[in-house]
Amino acid sequence: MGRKKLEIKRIENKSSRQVTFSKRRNGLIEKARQLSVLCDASVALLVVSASGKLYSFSSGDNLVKILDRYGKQHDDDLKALERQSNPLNCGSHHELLELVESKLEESNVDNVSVGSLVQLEEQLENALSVTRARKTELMLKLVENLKEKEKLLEEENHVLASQGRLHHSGNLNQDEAFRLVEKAICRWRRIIL
Amino acid sequence: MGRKKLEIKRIENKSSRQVTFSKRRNGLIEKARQLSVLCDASVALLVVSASGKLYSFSSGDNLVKILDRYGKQHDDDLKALERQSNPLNCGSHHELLELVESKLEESNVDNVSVGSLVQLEEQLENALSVTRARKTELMLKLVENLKEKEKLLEEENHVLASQGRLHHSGNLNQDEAFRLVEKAICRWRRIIL
DNA sequence: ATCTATTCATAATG
DNA sequence: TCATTATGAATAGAT
Repeated sequence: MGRKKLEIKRIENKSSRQVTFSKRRNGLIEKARQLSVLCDASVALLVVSASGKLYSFSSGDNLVKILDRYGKQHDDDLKALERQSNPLNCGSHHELLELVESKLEESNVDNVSVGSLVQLEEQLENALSVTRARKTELMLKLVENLKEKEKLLEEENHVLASQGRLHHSGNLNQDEAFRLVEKAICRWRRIIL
Repeated sequence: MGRKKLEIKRIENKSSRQVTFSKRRNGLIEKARQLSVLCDASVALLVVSASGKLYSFSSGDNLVKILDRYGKQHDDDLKALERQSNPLNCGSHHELLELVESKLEESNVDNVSVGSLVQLEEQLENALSVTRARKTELMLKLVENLKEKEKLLEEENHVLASQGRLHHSGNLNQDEAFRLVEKAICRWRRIIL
């Protein structure tokens, strides 16, 4: 739909590539909007330019809003955040990501075998499943830990409550009460320290 | 671009809406592909029909990387949100599993197209991500709940401890102590009931 | 699914 | 970036 038929392959001229990007991006977003309105569908569209700028459309406003917010920020900030939240295992992660990048570059140059990409896919899936398992493991540990804390707190409450009662009734002497409290404290230490 | 100009508003006729959806969806996906190729951009497109079926395009791993950076969590959650926003085949777990079984049988008989298996793969991955997101969501809720319980138990402990202390020192009268205990019990009820 | 009359999107150009 | 316009593409409606 222009003065000439355009082959669908990377536009080599940089400025016309940019112009085409801008036009087609707008067109695509408009089409996405129309589809969502006409057909009552949920549509989410993310476009990241070669220079890294993020453009998006989402019919529900739920979908891309979050990504948009993050996308407006600079890469460095994001990387810093990542490092903060993820100070562990960075070495192997970076290694893996670098491998991925190089493989993908190779595949753009189209001189890489399907086999090596299959291998890469397997490695990535492996990394993903390890990450996922680790996440689940940590969450389960957290839950267990919290449940144990809860149990101990309840025990401590019982001790304190009976202490209170026994001060009134005098059925328990002070030494026994102290022993109960000490026991509770010992258990707490196992959790806290 | 048809026999008549079409207003951009929900098409009321159900069957023509469906036809239009199919045509425009394909067009949109093709346009997305073209943009990614022509301009060397990362493009991700998610379309969910009113009936809940998911169609998608993604130009490649660059985008996945970016989604990773901005939070794999969001990615999964967003898909879940999409599904929630559509009254979809949620109760169709059995349906999906039956489909899987039949497809796998077919593939043994070797009369099934690659395309239909690709579609099946997509449906399975979608189901997986929904399940995973749901799992994470539930675990996070559980953790929150446990943390709140913990806080309340600690509060109660404080109350009980001060009760105990004050029985000794006599700085607090019995009415005041009862009020503190009642307050704690009220808070507990809000959580437990 | 297929066919066309139309409208739309956009490549080239200024 | 913005406007124009010739032309190729997409698609609404019909079959």
